[in-house]
Amino acid sequence: MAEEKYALEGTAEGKSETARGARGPGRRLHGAIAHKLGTAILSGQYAPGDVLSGEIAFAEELEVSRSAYREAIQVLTAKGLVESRPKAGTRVLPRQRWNLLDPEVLAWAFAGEPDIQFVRDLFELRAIVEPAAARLAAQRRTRDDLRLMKDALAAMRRHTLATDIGRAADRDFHNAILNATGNDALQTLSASIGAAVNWTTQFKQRSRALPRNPIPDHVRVFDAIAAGDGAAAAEAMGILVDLALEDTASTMTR
Amino acid sequence: MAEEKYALEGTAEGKSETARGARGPGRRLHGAIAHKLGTAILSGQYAPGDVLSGEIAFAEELEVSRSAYREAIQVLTAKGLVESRPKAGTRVLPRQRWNLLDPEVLAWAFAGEPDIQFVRDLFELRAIVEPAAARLAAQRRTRDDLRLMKDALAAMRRHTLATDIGRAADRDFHNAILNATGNDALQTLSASIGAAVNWTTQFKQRSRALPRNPIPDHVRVFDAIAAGDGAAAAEAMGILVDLALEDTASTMTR
DNA sequence: ACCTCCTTATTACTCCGACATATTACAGGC
DNA sequence: GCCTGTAATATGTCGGAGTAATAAGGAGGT
Repeated sequence: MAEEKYALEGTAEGKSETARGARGPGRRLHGAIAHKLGTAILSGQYAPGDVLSGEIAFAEELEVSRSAYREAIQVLTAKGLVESRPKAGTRVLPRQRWNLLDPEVLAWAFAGEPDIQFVRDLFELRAIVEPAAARLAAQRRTRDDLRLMKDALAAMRRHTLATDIGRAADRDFHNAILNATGNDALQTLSASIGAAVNWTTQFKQRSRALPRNPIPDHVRVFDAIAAGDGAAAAEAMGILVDLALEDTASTMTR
Repeated sequence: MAEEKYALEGTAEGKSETARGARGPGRRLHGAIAHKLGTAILSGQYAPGDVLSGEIAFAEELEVSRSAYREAIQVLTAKGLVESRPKAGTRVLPRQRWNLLDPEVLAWAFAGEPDIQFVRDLFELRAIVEPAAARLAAQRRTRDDLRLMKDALAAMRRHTLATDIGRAADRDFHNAILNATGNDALQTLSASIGAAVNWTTQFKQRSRALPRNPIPDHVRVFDAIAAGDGAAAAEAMGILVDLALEDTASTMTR
């Protein structure tokens, strides 16, 4: 969970301290390169329009083969971060073409110092989507959905949000609601956002104490969904996410 | 715009009628393969859990090199469609792991017969996001934003939605609103959905006449945003998307 | 006789570097 | 100014060496 950064700079182990020297077993080389380049782009190290040094040059620079580099570029291309054309080189695309909601891109964005404005945008989007999801969940939830929510709530009572388990329980609760909507597109979207939001929660944990007891607010959402009251569910969820938004905003701007 | 399918089956031109025979100039080979596999997966031709035939086997089957095949797989992996592990082969992941909101995945989903339920999910998500976007736009729009919307509206008056130009104008109008929100995440999301929605509009065009004159509804949205009235803008946009949803639902279920 | 654990062997992905090709940017000539 | 030629660069191809994970088999214990 510590997600120690892919060591691509080589920590002098093995026979030749190449770029792939410090690579673990399950790690794929091109994945590591994609991660390195992705974070570099997301952090603004490469600006849109910038051209990455030539294929061979780059591969030599990183001390990996062209194949590995090429496959990494394919990944970035698939996510809309770069575009490479013969003779012109591989250029960073304008920010609007990036798939900002791709889980991996999101992870890259939060690998370094996350951009405050972007975090705010994300929370704003969440504040739009989740209440609507709660409304739909209230209308469509099955008995199984309710049971899952109840379990997650119980787990939340046992652990605070300061612990990994507690955060996982919170995620489970929200995921259960998403599931109850029966909308695949909604689930995909919120899964991405939820993960990102959890990253920031983790950040927050380091700097200050928890704002308030989150249980009662969650219970209100649950009760409304259980009762099938869409409007009440949306409103209760709105309070929940608004609190998170305010709290995060105040934490990050200081 | 006709988006003629990548001819990967070879139409007997050139010296050897291989898989890449009928490939145009700008087309990348691995892109064509990714498209072929992507549409096959999205259309349900491969079910989650299915394993794609081995690397060498598949490459021979398609008559392309293993490198090209591998790069295509990287693209699919980046979009969460498949996962490949040594010895186990390349498996199709469960649907929940797919990046359904990726523009390319969306395009693949609509390449064949789009799944009705998925289309409905998409419209539902749009009905959630766009009114909220209209509300934000009303609060934050600049003079430039308004001008862009006005231009798009004028273009809509000159062309119906039955034409490509008319649909482009409609897209421009919605994009101008998205831009006015100043929320990058929101823009990325709606750009994807908007494109997909336009695909279905095109489908619809073939089967039946237009439902009603869309101009007045759009003008109402514009006026509310120009007046800075968030609540009115959200409500007007809600009417707009609800109409589209109902219309599409009735068209597709028949 | 059955179950568990460990060892082994196959299998498929992973990575590599060299070669061949195609496309494009750039410059020079018409 | 438009056009064409050339050079630079990314793309596509190939075969092989390396590696990791699964699955099968055998040894030991119950």
